Amino acid sequence: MAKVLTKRSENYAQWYNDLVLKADLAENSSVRGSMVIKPYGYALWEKIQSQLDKMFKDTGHSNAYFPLFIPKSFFSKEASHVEGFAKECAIVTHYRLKNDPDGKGVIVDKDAKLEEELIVRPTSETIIWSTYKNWIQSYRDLPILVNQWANVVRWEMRTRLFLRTAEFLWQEGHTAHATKQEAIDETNQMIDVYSKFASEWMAMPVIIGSKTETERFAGALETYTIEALMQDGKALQSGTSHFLGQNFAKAFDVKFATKEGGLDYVWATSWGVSTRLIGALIMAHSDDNGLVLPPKLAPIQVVIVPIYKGKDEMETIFQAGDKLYNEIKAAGIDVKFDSRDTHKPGYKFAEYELKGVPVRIAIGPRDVANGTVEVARRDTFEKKVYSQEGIVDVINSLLDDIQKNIYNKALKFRGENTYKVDSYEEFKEIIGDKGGFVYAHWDGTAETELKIKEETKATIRCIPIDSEEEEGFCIFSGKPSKRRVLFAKAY
RNA sequence: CGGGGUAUAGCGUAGUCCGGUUAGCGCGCCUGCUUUGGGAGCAGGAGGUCGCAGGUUCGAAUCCUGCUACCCCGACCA
Repeated sequence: MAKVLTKRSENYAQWYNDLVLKADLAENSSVRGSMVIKPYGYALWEKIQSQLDKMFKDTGHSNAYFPLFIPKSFFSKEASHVEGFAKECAIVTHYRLKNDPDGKGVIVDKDAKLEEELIVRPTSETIIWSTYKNWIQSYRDLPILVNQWANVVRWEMRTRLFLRTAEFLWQEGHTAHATKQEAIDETNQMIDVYSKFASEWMAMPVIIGSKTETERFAGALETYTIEALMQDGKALQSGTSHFLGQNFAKAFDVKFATKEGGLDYVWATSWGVSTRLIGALIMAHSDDNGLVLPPKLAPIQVVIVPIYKGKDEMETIFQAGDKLYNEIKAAGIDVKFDSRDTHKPGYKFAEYELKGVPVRIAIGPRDVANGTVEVARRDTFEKKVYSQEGIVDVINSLLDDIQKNIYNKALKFRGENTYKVDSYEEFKEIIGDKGGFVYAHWDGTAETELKIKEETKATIRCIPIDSEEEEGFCIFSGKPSKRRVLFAKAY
C-alpha cells in the first residue's frame, strides 16, 4: 500500500495534519487561520450536530439565533469576561468601501466609520443577556432554555485544523433560572449530556470535572469540563458547561419579580461544544492507515465496492450490488455503492480506509456465483465472507461491535496512560517522557498551579467530580491536600 | 509580538552558492489501448507572470533593495 500519511510514531502533529487533508475533512483557506470544512468533514459535523440537537431538545431546550456582531460597549459590562476575551477579538470599524482614487482596487471609506465599533462574537453571553433583559420580568418567564448553533471568531495566534482556528462552528446554550440550585442543576445536566455524547456516540471516554480558578471561563463561578486523552498523551478539553451565577444578570441588570413578591437577579448557565470535537474524534481513534470513525457518527457507515472485469461482468455485479445497497439502505444504514468505473477496487479500498468507513463490502464474480460477499471492518482490518442472505443483521451487529470495540480500545489506552503520583520527581518524569493523565495532590493555590505549568507545561485539566477524598500532600509544596486533581499537557 | 525558515505547474520538489540554450523530475490531470479480488501498465498530451515591485546586467528563477504571504519554535487559547 502506498504510504500517504506520516506515521504517528514519526511525527504525531504531521500525522494529524496529513490525515485531515487526505481524508478530505478540511483544508486551510486563503484566510489566515480559517479553514474550509469540506463536504466529508461537514457531513461528520452534521451527524454530531443532529445527535446533540436531539439531546438538547430532549432536555427541554429550543434553538434560536442571535447576531454575529456585538456592540463594543456590551463587552465592557462584565469585567472578567472582557479580560478573558479582549485579546482575541475581531472588530468591525467601518461599513463601506470605495474605489482607490490612486489606482486599482478598493479601500476602506474613512467617512464610513461606525459610531460604535462592533465585535465579531467570540461567544454570545453579552448580546444574549442584553436581550434576556427584555424577555424576563417575572418568575413566570423563567426558565429560559435556549441554544444556538453558530460560528464564532477568536483571533488565535497559532491555529490548527479543527483544534484551534480563528473562526469555528459551535453550539452555545444559554439558560436563565429563578434559583441558584436550578442553574447548578442545569450546568450539571449539560456536562452529563456532553459526557454521554462523547462516550456513547464518539466512543471516546472522558473525565468530568470542574476547572480551577485559573482555567475557568471568563465570567463563570464554576466551569465543568470533559477531558479526553489523545493518543499522543495530551489532553483535549472537549466540552464545557458553566455556572455563571448572577454575574451576567447583574452586568445587564436582569431582575425578575419572585413568587414571594421580591425582586432578584436571574441565575445563568452557558455550555458549548465546537468543531473541535472532530479533532478529538480523529486523535482518539485513528491509525497510520487513516481515520477510524465510530459507526454512530460515520457519514458513510457501509461502502459497497464492486469488483469486475469488462462490461458484461460489470452489469451482473452492479445488479447484485444494487440489490445489496437497497436492502441495507432500507434498514436505515448510511450505505454507499461506489459505482465509479474510473478507479480500481484496490484504490477504493485504500481510499475508504483513509476516510474511516467502518464497514466495507466487496462483491465480485466469485461472490455472485456463491451468493456471498466479503465484509471487512476498519477497526481491526478483519475480513470475512458472509452469505448475502441475512447480511443486514450481520452488518448491524458488526456496526455495534465496532462502536464498542473502539470505545474499549480508547478506554484501555487511557487506563494504560493514567498514573497516580506522589512525588514531583515522578510527576516530571511521566509528564516529560510519555505524557498521559496524572492524578496528584495539589495544595489548591494558583501559585503552585502556575509554577508547575511553567516547569513542566502540564496544567490541571480538572478536579474530577468523582474523585474520592484522600489525605495527601501537594506534590509541589508539600502542603496538605484532601483530593487528587488531574494533570496533563493539553491542546 | 520575539526567534528561525521557505516561496519554482493542482501537489511535492531540482536548479539559486558560481547569472548564459526551450526551467528539469515525481505524483496528479487529459487522450487511447490493455487492465480490474489491495493504491494498474504502456504510449501520447496539456499545464509555469520562477511570491510581488523595483534595480544591476548584453542577458536574472539565480545578484541587490523593498514589500507580501506562508511554515516551524515561543508567549495566548474551545
